[in-house]
Amino acid sequence: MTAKTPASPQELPSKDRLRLWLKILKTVRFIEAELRENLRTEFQSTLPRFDVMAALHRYPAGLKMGELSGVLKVSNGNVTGIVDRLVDEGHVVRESVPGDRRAARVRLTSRGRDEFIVQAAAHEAWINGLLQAVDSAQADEISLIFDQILAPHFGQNLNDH
Amino acid sequence: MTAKTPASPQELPSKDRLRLWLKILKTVRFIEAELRENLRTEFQSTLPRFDVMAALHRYPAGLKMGELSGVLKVSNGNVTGIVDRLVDEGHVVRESVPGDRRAARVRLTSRGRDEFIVQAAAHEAWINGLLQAVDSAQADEISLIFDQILAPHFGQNLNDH
DNA sequence: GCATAAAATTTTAAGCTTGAAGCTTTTCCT
DNA sequence: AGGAAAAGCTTCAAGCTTAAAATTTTATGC
Repeated sequence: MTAKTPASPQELPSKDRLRLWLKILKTVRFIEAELRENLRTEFQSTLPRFDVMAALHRYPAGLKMGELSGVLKVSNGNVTGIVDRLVDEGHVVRESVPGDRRAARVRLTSRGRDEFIVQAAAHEAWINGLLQAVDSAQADEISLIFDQILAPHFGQNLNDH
Repeated sequence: MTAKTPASPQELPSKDRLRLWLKILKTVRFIEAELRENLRTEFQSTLPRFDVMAALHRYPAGLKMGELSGVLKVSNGNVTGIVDRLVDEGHVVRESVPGDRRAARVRLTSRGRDEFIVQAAAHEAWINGLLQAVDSAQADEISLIFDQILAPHFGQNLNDH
């Protein structure tokens, strides 16, 4: 078979970036698996439900379904299903929107808010433990680099979430 | 309500780590969405199928189902479904294992290998473009930090994937 | 040789996710 | 005023994912 030619200068960054991506994926999958397991065993809940509750906790007046879809960056159909289950659990309510019978506004119930506060504290502690090897300077550095990754695609509202 | 006390020194790293985690998630979700869209429109395929083909490409002699599950860090049931579809497409075959009728060994077909080589080149180019803002030094740095995140949980075989 | 434990994979139930279609309602334009 | 376009959400089909159960087969121990 053909001999390997020495890597040209522009070849290296491409392979580096691919290796970086695979490392990021491995790390994220590991952390998500830990969070999923903890949420399931300690709260009988799931990551997507936690994410929805987190988003609604940031907006006490609630969000419309389309807004929730936009904040979470998931499809409308997905949001419908997750909200259905949170409503079944009593953690969330759908309310009608005056003047627009198409729309629905989704809000945490007081029971949902109480539950989320407990889950959020645990979640933060889990993340703190899992990322214990990272100090604040490193966290800032990685965050800035990831901002640079996102910048060409997200314009001004980088910190929006 | 109670007044906010100034953040204690040990509070800061916890919030920093949580913010870092959210930033990592946002970045990964964005990149995965781009890759998914590209694979769907250009190759009529999906990320999980690509991942399976990538794993099998690294092991030309093939992998058993359980081994594939271990390499990809997903459940056995998930692997069964994805392999079913790759078999339907003709990119992968299941072969019997001499001496063990329970087991099956999964291998890329030559057509699968040819297809994967094309998809892999495109995938690397997409990653290279999406992570263009990251240079090799930064990639190495992030990778080392993520290794530190994984180290307590993975022991020696950090580079195995 | 036989009973039990373990292994390998598939199947199952439940949840999540996308992208598109469907339905209803509102807005826009003439 | 009325029709067309757009909006808001749900439903649908297909794929992915987990965790556990089920089934078949192999290994182990006596």
